[in-house]
Amino acid sequence: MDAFYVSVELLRRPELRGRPVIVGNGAGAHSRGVVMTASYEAREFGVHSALPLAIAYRRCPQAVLVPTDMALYRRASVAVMEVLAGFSDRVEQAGLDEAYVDLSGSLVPSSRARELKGAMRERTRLTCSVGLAPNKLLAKIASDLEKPDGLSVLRPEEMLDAVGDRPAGLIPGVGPRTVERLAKLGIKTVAELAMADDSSLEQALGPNRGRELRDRANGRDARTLDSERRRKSESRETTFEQDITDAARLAEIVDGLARSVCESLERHDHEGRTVTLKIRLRPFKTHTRSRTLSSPTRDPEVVSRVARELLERFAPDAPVRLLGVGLAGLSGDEGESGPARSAALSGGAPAEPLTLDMGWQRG
DNA sequence: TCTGGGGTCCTTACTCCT
DNA sequence: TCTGAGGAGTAAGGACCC
Repeated sequence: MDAFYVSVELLRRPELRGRPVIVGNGAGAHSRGVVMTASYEAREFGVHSALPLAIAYRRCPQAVLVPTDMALYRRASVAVMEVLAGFSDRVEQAGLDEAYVDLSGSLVPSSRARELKGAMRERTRLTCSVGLAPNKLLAKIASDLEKPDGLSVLRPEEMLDAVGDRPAGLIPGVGPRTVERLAKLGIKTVAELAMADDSSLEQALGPNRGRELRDRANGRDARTLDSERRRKSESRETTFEQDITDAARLAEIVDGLARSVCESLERHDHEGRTVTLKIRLRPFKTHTRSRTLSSPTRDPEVVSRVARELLERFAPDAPVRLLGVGLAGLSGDEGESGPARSAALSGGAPAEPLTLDMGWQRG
């Protein structure tokens, strides 16, 4: 979906259309929040997702900041996924606003893709960008080639012509760290990665990763579409406006996070076996501590007790910036699948019923 | 320039067991 | 009884994605 959170907000605040709009949580130039999504108008000022709000303010002081409303975006996401489900039995959701759709059953997939874009616009009043290709990797790259509201077809043999001279970081899975390591080998572009030799890649990235990324740079991707994905963990975390040192206060916060996770597990009929405590210390060093229980649970008292013990054992030696509590090794709810579980996948409350005229507009 | 929240997957190290 | 190999499970951190 194109600038998803912003586009959803614009449906209920059309007066903001055409203006630089930022969705994010925070207030003032000293906020600790980041940009969740920026409108295309705001992107022209160098404002993009994950940019600290303090910097976004400086780059684009005239931008309108809209507070995040995840419940609304989850409902919109359900509507989006329902549209996709009408086009294929095999849909793999990849986040709130992204999915892979298997159109291999269509006689003319490009026509089908155009129909899909039309249906999306008609039923959700939102636009999407579609990449059409024989594998997930190429489809993803293609979908980013023309944005917003684009439709791109990418064949494996066209890959290097299309993006060979672009930075290697364009390949999904090549993040900032990998870009750095590749640069030390003199590899900066997709084409250079595609032609890199085994030994240097192996040295820089390890035996498996190097070869995998070179395959990707050549458009090769053997991953299959998985329409039965199940959630494997669930967590809650919070960054404090000001760092906290008071142990009693931290323990209270752990209780609240544990309760929130367990309430959600209860709603989705899940239980987890491994309790994880996440701690971020000043200035920005993150640690995790975990314990696996003998049997799964969603009892907030049990989760809270274990998380508190992990916190005591860790004994932070610097002010705490963030605390998180999670459960992994989820079990239960085995029959759940399809669009109805999209809210669960995206970590939210159960979806409210929707109407085709987008009743989710006004919460 | 200052870095959210919610996830997944991978690697490495260690322990336990066969 | 001791030793080593190898697999499974656990723990912690890192990288990446939306």
